[in-house]
Amino acid sequence: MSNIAQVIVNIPARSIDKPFSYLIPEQLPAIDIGWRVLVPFGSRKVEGFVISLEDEPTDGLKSILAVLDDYPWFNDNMLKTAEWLSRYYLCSPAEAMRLFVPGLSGIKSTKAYQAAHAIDCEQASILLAAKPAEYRTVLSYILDHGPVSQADLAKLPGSIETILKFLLQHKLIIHTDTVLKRGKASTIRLINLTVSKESAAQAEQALPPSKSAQRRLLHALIQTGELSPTELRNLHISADTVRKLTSQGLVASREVQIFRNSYNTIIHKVDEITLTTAQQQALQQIGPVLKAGIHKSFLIHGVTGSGKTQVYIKAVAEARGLNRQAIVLVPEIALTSQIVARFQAAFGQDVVVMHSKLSVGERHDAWRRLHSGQAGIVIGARSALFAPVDNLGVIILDEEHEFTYKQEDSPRYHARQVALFRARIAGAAVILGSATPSVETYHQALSGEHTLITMDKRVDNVPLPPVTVVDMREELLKGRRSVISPALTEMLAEALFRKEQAVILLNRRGYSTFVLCRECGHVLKCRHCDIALVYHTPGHSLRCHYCQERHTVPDTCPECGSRYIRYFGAGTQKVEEALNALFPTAKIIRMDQDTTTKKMAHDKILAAFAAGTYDILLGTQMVAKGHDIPNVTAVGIISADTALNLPDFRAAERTFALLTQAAGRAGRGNKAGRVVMQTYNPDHYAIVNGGMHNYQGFYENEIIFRRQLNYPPYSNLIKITVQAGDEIQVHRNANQLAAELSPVSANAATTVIGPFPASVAKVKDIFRVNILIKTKDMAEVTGHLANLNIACRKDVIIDIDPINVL
DNA sequence: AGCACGCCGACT
DNA sequence: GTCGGCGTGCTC
Repeated sequence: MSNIAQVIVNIPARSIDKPFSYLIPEQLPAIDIGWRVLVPFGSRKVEGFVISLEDEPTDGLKSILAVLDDYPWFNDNMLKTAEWLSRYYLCSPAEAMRLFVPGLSGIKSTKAYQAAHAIDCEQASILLAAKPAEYRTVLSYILDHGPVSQADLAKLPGSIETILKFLLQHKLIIHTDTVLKRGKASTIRLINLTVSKESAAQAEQALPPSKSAQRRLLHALIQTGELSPTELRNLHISADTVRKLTSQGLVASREVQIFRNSYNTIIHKVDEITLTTAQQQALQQIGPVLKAGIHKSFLIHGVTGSGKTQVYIKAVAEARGLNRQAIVLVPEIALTSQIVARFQAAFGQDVVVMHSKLSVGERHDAWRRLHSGQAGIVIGARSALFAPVDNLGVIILDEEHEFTYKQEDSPRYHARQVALFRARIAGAAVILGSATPSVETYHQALSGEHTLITMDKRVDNVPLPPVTVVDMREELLKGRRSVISPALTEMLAEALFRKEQAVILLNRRGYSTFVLCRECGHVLKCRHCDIALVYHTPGHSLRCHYCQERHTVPDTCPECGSRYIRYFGAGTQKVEEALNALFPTAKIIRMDQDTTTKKMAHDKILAAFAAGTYDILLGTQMVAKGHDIPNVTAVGIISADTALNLPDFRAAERTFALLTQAAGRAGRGNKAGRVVMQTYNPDHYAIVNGGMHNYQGFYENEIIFRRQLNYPPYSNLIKITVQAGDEIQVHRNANQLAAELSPVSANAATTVIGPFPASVAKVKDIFRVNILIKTKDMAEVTGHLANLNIACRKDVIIDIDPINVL
């Protein structure tokens, strides 16, 4: 019989990357693979995950202390996914497994201090005689009060840490460790009748009028059958009243688990929508795969407004009909409330929404609803991938090209990759959807890895809006220096005249993008980061967009002392000012990071705009996503090339996607839309094709460039970043690391580039140097990297399939 | 991550 | 001589 468990301890240290063996005590026979347990680890008690069982007897093993749940937390699919994740992304097994545990650790440990059992008071006074009085105060406090927490002791004078350490060392006190389970389920008591309604009515009659509360309670119970604590409160019935009737044997209560639900969106009624031919054709391909229960992936390339969401809903309905579960991923829950609302309208309580703003308790509830099968659909950002679904039928990635699908801290996974893996081992379908698929995904679809489904018409054949490209170089030659060109002004004026709405995109927040001394050319930079400061109008301050520090605007240039300091470049605040000057009566709302800091502020701004409270919505890329407002007929893009000039191989892809998404906001209802795009690079293929809604044209240009420079999809990338607080040190460390990588570059399929300073060489006083690996043999390189043991180094970040090479 | 063990400077 | 600084190294 297996009585030894291999346990991954949940400790966020990358150096602990192996399982530890523990004895399974006889009184805990249920322990099996996938269970969460409490184990002794060093001098502490920590949460652990059982990953396998063994029966080889080994000496010196500690025993598992307890189980944390009454069911296995991980199923086979989840364990395999975690194992793959840790191997592919070079993270520790604990890091990978923690993704599946909402709210980080499932346990909370509280330390308490109490007097040692065999305390010798005489010896104690001798020991403490030489010590300051505080030592004696602390000891007598502990003697008087029994077990006390450190928080309590902290109120006492003196440096408590040192005193406690001394007392522990001399065995005058001991400390205990109480481990509590977190995320307890919430329950409420429902009050009901224990007798028939008739006898209850008789009892009510029999009560004297003075006992009005009891009469009211009986009356209400006869009416409704069962009452919740909230309803009792509304009826002004106290717990005492309930107790009285309980003792008379008339009422009783039962405890039921409740689920916290902060996502109280108004659920709109479902209109039965007639599917378009394209939607039907898409479902004809997906349906049989779901029925057969085999893994297959689809790429739905559908123009903005082609009705992809309806296909997702029907596919999920199909999976649910087969009693299989669904995971629906959206790039950012705050920007995609419309799709969430549509799923809730279609599936009601079968949908669980997971997002980062959920509290630990809400997260647990969501988890339990899925795990217990009370809900079968989870919709959320990338973390929803790790939901406990038993019988996975389909995973949907809406807007699959979005970079938010890549997690930017360890484990640096890409949701698309994980989705494909999880679905493959579960025999489930994956549906990737986008109007502008990532170059990698589209390339895979063309080579047959995904089934390509094209939806190139908008629902009801609404035409895509015509795009006017304004060459800002020519504007400048004509002496027009305003950030808003005449073409854009004219379009806005017309839309406002017709009482239609406009969306304006400018991918830069703040007022001006840099501050320059016209005397010596000095650009004001952040003290802690190697980046230009941005001028913000509110508070008349300079802000660093990397470390958020505010600097005051200097009167004179810190380099040459000149007073000739000027602001250059335009941010959203400056455009807002310009729009106010051009259209004084128009109501303008700005949406960027500065105006959306509050919880759900996106939603509120978008809702107000959709309701017609504002005429113009101005903002950064968040205005280009998700919403579908019929009255928006004009879209203006202030500077189409903001992202184009970044030194990154995905700059063109990013630009094309943003332009296409933004342009797609116009004319989604029955009114024709228009787009004006201002640019300094009107001939660039990302902008030319963005203006023509021509994905194919863009792709054909881009793929040539990718092939020439051996970038993805023709290779896989690994970015290694070395960090240090000292500039010389960081280069020394990076060069040394590059030398260690020589066995990696020995393979002809692999090239190592760098070290070279990161595009922003210093952030928050930390210098960063990158090494880039391009390879056609990912497994070999990651194998080497694992052997070199650099993944656990604190000053090194390994990013597998990085989203940028900056 | 914690916590122990361990080897060198400033004090009663 | 002791206290205590935080540099390695281990945790079944």
